[in-house]
Amino acid sequence: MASAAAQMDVRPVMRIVPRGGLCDQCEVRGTAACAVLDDHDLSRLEAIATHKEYEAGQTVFDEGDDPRHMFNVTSGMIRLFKLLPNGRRQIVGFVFPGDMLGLATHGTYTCSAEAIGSVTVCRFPREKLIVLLDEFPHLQGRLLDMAADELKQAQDQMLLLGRKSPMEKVASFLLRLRGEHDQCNENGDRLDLAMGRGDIADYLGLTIETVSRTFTKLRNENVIALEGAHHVIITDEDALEDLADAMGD
Amino acid sequence: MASAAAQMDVRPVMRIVPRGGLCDQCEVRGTAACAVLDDHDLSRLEAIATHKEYEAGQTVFDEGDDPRHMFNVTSGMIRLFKLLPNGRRQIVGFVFPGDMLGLATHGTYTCSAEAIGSVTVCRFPREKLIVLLDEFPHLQGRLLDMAADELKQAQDQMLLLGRKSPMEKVASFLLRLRGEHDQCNENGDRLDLAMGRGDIADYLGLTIETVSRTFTKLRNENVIALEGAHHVIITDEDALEDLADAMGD
DNA sequence: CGCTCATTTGACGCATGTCAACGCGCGTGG
DNA sequence: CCACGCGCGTTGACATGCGTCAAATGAGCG
Repeated sequence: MASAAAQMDVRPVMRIVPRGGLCDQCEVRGTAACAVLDDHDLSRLEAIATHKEYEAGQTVFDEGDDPRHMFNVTSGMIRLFKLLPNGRRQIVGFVFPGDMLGLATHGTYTCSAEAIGSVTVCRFPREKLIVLLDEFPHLQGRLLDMAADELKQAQDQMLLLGRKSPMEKVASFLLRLRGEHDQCNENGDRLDLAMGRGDIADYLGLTIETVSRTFTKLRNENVIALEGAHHVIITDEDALEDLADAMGD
Repeated sequence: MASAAAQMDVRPVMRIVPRGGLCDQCEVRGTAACAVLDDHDLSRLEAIATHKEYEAGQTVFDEGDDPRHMFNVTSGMIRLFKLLPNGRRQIVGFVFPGDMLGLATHGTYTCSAEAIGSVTVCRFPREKLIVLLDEFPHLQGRLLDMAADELKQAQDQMLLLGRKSPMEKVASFLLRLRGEHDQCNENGDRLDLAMGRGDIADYLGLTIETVSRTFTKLRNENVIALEGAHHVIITDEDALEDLADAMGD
C-alpha cells in the first residue's frame, strides 16, 4: 500500500532501492528532512540510522550535553525546555512527528528534551552525519532552510511572550497547533493536545491557572469546545483569529 | 600559501590580493563571517559587495520584504523587531558591528530592521551570494553554525521573556551587553548603550517606566553607576550576576 | 540660552500570579 | 465490578507587581 501514493503533486514518494530498508515505510517519509533525498542518498542515510523509543517523561538529552545524535521524530511529541536555577521552566518548542531535532546545534545542546508521551525516533550519529553532509551539499542547504524556519518560529514566540496578553497567547497557540495539525493528525477542527496544562503554561509564559481560566473563558464564549482537557474543537475560527492579535484595546 | 601569517593560532589576518580592495581594511575583518575566508575567496566576495549607510531611525528592510540582500554591519547598530496590529513592538534582536544580517532567511524577511544610530553596512546581493555558496562549501557550514548561534540566543531570550522578573531581565541584559562589548567597544566595565529605554523595554518585554525604575534601583543599590542615560558602569558584577537569575525568589 | 524630546518619578488600579480547596478521570487493586 | 487514591485540571479568594496615566526633571542640540 505504500506505493499508490504517487499521485500527490507536492512530494512524490519515490521507490526506495530494494534493500528491505525502513525509510520507505517511514510514516514521516514525505515530510521529514529526508524528503529531499533521492533513493540512493536515502539508502546511505539509512545505513547510519538507528531507532529508539522513549516513554512518557523520559529524557532524550539534557542542556549542555555533548550532541552525539541528531533525531528525526517518527511518532509522538517532544518538549524542548530550559530551566532557571530556582526551578522555573520555559518550554522553547515542541517537536512534532517528522521534525528534525538537534540539527542546528553548535557546541552543546542548548536546551533539554523530554518525551511528552511515547515517542519513537530515528537517530543519526552526529559525526557520521557530518561526513555525509559533505557529500550531499543540497542537504546542507536544506538544513540551513530548516534552521531559518526554526528561527522564524522563535521570533514569533518572542513576540508572543513579550507582547501578547494571556488570551492572545492561548488563541495564537491553538491556531498554531491547528496549522501543524494538517501534517500530523486528526480531521475537522478537532485538535488533540498531547501536552498538559503545565506544558502549555511553560510554553506561553503563564501559570497553569491562567491557562485553565483562559480555556474556560474561550469555552464560555463559544469559541472552542472542550472534550476532556486534551481535546479542543475550534467552533468559531474567526473569533479565535481576532483574539490572537487583538487590534484594539 | 597566500601569506606567511600562519603563526597566529586563531585567526591570522592575511594580506589581501593587491587590488585596492576594501575588505582588508574593514574594521570587522577579524570577527565577521568573512573571517573564515582566505584571500582568494574574499576577493570573490568583495567583488559582489556594495556599501551603504543609514542614518538614525532609517529602515533597512521591512518584515515581509523579499530578501534581496544579506548584510554585514561594519559600524553602528541595528534593531530587529516585529509589530502587532495595534502598534505593540517586540525587538527580537540587536545587530552589532561584525554581525551578519539576513543570512538565515527562508522566504521573506521575518522581521523589520532599523538603524539605531548611524550605520554602515557591507551588502551582498542574495542571488550572487547563493552562487558563491556553492563554490565555498565551508562558508555554508559556517552559516549553519551562525544560524545555530542565533537560535541559541533566541532560546535564551524566550527564557528571559517568559520566566524572568523585570530585575532579572535588566540584569541579564546588561551582562549580555558586557559580553558583546569585548568585541565591539570601550574598556573597563563601562558600557555604552546605543539604544534608548524604549528599545530596551521592547526587547525585554517591559514598559519604559519599568526599565527606568529598574535602572534606578540598581543604581541605588550600588550595583551600577549611570553617567547619563546611555552609559552604564558595572560596579558590582557579582551582585549583578546574582540578580540575573536569582536562585531563591 | 532655550527648546524639545527622552528619561525619571509619582500615584493609582487592574490583571495576573499566588495560595488553597475542590472535582474529575483514570488506573489500580481488592 | 466497584472502591479507592492519586494526579491533573478547574475554580475561587486574595494580594501585589507591573502597567497606565500624568507630571516633573534632565540632557542634548541648535
